[in-house]
Amino acid sequence: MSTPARHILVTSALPYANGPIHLGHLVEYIQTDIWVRFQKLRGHRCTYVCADDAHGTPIMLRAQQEGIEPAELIARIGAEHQADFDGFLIAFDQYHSTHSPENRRFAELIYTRLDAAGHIERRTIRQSYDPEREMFLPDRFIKGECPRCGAADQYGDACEVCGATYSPTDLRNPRSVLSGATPVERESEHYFFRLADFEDTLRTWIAEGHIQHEIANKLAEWFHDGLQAWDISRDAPYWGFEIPGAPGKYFYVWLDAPIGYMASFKHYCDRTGLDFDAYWRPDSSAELYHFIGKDIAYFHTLFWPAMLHGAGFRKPSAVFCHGFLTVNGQKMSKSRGTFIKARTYLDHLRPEYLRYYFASKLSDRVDDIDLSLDDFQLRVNSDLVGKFVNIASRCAGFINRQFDGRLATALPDASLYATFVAAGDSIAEAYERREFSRAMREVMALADRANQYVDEHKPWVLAKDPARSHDVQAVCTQGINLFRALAVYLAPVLPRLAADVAEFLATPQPHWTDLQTPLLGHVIAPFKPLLARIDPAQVEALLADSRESLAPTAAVPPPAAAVAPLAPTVAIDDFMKVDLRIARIDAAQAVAEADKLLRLTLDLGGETRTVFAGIKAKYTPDELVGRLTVVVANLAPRKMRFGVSEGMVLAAGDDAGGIFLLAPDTGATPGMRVK
RNA sequence: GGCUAUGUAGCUCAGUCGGUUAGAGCACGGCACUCAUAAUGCCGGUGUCGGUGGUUCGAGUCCACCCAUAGCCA
Repeated sequence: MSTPARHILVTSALPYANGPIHLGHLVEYIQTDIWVRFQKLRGHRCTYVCADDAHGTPIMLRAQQEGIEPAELIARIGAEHQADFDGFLIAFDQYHSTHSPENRRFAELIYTRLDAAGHIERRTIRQSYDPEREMFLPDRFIKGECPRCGAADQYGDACEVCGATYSPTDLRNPRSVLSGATPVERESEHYFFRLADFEDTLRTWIAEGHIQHEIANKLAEWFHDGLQAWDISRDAPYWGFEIPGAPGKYFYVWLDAPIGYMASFKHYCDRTGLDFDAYWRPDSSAELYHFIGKDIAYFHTLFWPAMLHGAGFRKPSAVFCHGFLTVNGQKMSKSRGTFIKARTYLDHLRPEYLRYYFASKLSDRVDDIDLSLDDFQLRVNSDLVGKFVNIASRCAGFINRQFDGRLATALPDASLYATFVAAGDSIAEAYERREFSRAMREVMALADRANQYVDEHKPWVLAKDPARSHDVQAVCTQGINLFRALAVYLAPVLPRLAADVAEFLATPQPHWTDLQTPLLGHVIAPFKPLLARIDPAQVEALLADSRESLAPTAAVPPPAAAVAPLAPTVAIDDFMKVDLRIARIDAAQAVAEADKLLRLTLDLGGETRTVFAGIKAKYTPDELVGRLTVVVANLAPRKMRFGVSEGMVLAAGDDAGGIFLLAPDTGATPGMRVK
């Protein structure tokens, strides 16, 4: 490549350290990883950093709930995140944490510089306070009735029924989600970042084209409304970094989160000797790109560049926004089994299937993308196995069997090969612009062309004539070289497959520019299947598993819908009278004479029970067999027309209908007591 | 509610500056082939371009309104 190597720093948004990675997150990490791998394949100096976002109230509360220190919680979640990313072949150069010495240093540095320059103001505000838990309450931790439409059970920031936005103090009959207590108003001094000081800087930066036009439109609206100062402090108790010179005041998690990009990169520089300042000083010629979801555009296109500018650092070269993931055309849903965790996916399917599918749908735009599971199977099987891998598979046999694995010394159709090499420019341009779907379309069009070539020259016919043996070798050599080019073009998307191809070709992994020279007179390894087709049963199992892996969601505030009034308070002794046990459903059959009943045979850990359950409307016998659920084990047996019911299985539901059978978290076994 | 987007074949998506008869892949039907993981090749039908109205010689494309979906409103 004649162009000089670029110096590029790339980030993905930091996942929050209180929950697992799911397929929605992976759109971004896969998109970023493909782009980074592409840049590296082209010979540029590209560094990819990320970190866990490890501060804030939700993490503090969750740790309390689990009875552990926040540091312990974020260490555990951080390790899980990294294992998931590894599983999906996301190759960070550095994965760090916002709860790190580097991040504390940069957060303090940026803050003190902004403060010294007069961009921080202090103002006393009134805020809701939970008198029982003795802490200020974030908006999402207060619920009450909407001041406009009166809808019950709305969060403190907006009404999900009528869409009104307001402050928590406007709510009628507010209560703390944490304690149930009625919040009181309290005064507190808060620190604000004066965003409006940077309006001109931001307007100029946006006009320079660093962000997508859809986001620029959105920003225009925000400018129109006027830039308000941003509240960057939170009062103790808070899990985060204390603000220098302000005891009891902490940086709001969203202040130190993007700074985590710098912290992670700093850690990398300290480890490898790369020059941090060369990337971050205002006149840096290095490129800096942030990949984010459209929901956090606000933070990355206003606050973040303003903070950087005000603190004497460079601004991002670009912020790349992507849309959200839907599954089968709808929001991911736990009850439909489409809320799929990264780990659950990896238990059933190869990561590269999903990487390819996402690549085939991603563009440079902010549109949402849909994971249609039927389309996913058809497309991956057809494109990757039927078209791409097939080229190698159909040529390799001849080369291995008839020529001891040796390729011919010349290409019979050098101009076709040249076409494939030339197409690399257009494919590279598509990758560079994040038009991955276009890149995939172009690669697959070439794959069609390669299959046509083999079909036109019919090596299986030539092979019957010993005099034309040389032609068989030539045609298959051509085919394998076409395949090799496609493998390079797909390498950013399918890194493990690309490594397997290199092994098959018995060469080091080629770079983009290595394609100028075809592989000739070279001995390749015997062909082994490179990629299996997706079996529909695997997808079925994935969905079933996702349905089962419903974790208890005690930490999550209750849903917004109005709920029936609670029953009178009971003492713990009352509760303990009910003996709840884990049971496995060994058999299930519909009771023909009853509209609602299923006859279940339950294993309670050595003991077998027959229980009639009124869940026929919602569950078929087949989908129940093998499931774990919860049963009232000491309920008095009840004689029914169809037999004796020896217990009761537990399900959630309300007047509106719907039956949701309870399931324990993974690890529970039949007979365990629920308490 | 306001705003920003999106809506094109059964499915997933292209469609540049308004320009002839609206495209691709998959799925589907027929034929051929049997090297290849039942893969591949050739041929083929497929559309109220979300709706209504407007601008224009000409609208999938521009404008207005409406419907649906997603997000944002610190």
